[in-house]
Amino acid sequence: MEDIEAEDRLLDAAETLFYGHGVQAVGMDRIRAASGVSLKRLYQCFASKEELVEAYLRRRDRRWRGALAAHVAAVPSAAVRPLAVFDWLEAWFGEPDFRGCAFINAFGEMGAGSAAVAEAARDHKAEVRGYLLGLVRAAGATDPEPLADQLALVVDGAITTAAVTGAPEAAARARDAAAVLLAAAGVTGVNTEGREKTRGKRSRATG
Amino acid sequence: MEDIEAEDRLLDAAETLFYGHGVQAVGMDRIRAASGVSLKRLYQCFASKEELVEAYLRRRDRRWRGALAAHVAAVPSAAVRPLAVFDWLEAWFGEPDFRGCAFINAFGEMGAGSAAVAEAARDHKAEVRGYLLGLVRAAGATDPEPLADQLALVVDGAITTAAVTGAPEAAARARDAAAVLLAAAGVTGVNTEGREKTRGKRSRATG
DNA sequence: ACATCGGGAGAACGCACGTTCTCTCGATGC
DNA sequence: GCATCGAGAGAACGTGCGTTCTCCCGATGT
Repeated sequence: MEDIEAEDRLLDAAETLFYGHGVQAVGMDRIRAASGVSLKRLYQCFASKEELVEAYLRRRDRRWRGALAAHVAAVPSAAVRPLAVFDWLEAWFGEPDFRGCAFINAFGEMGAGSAAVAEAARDHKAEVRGYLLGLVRAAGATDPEPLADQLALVVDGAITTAAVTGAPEAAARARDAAAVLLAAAGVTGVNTEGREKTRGKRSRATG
Repeated sequence: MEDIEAEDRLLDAAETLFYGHGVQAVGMDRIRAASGVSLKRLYQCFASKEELVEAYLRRRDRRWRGALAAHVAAVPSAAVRPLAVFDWLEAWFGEPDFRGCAFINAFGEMGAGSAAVAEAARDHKAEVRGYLLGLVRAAGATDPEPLADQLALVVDGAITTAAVTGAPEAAARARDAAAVLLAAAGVTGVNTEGREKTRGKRSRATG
């Protein structure tokens, strides 16, 4: 049963270090030092670095989507819920250790070399798109499938732009774009200016 | 004068290898082997790997934007020229060695560790946004600045989505979104359906 | 013909990686 | 009290990195 505590500590260290410095730039010994777990036990929990990387990405996917969904679910109106996604993004972008999308970063670093990483990134994107699809469907969009695709594009664009430029305001630009796309898809009850509707108490994002 | 030929050969090899496999995954010896330039000369041309990486990114920025601009300039109507960007993207996404945005990939891999790489990525994004701004301004958009931001987001989203999913159709979804955003910004002469207007002879993208 | 120089090939160096192995020590069973 | 076991600490191993150094050869000037 201590095994699962060791696993948690390892994944915590892996997430901080891999996300903060890149996968290839962080060695197994650094994860041992940060987690306090012996190297022997590390290799008992995860047979190789690639296995640890995959576990890190899978857990991060669950936590990231969970935090996003928790924030969005707190918005009462289904019509504005899709826009609340971008408020959560803005809070995330403002966190000091924000460094872009963990999945895009890992994929860019090793996509060609690691099938497990490529699949984790693909799965994450598919899950996010599915989540957005549910939101726009509940918001009453006509033809929700292409709208979900469009919002997913805008979300990814906002994340990468915010990462490279270091400017969290990319979220606001993305929100504006999303409002236009939603209105064009027949989602009513959303006026482009009425941002304060989804502002206010903002649960802390999980990075 | 052979020096500039050696430099070109080195940058060609660097671009193929760094873009295809990631920066950290490619060693200097592999670039020497692929370029046919001796290691001594390599270090005469570029004093360190970081210098070579930066030169690779700077040259790629010029070539990438040049190829995009050449394709877009061939479109007669200023109003549809912004949409032609996405046709060029679609052709690029379909190339067999497409692996996403070189700048986002390099930034995700080393952004925290290399100021030169981070700056090259930031500069590239700024240049692209400036180019889009010129396009939407010429297309007659009201308030072109935020529209340029929005289109830049959509472009980045399309690139990363196409890279991770491997589906070039992300460009078509992005084009649809861009058409909606352009129409909302008062650019006339663009109907969302009329895609064939910018299709047709399509100059080969440069990767 | 011969000294001089530049450049190519690749060995060498110091380091860090992922992974495995060894040694030691403290807890447990009888 | 003593044998047994599991686990922690970290040394060891093989490899590959970025970078520098050595050696050798062919071209050139006189």
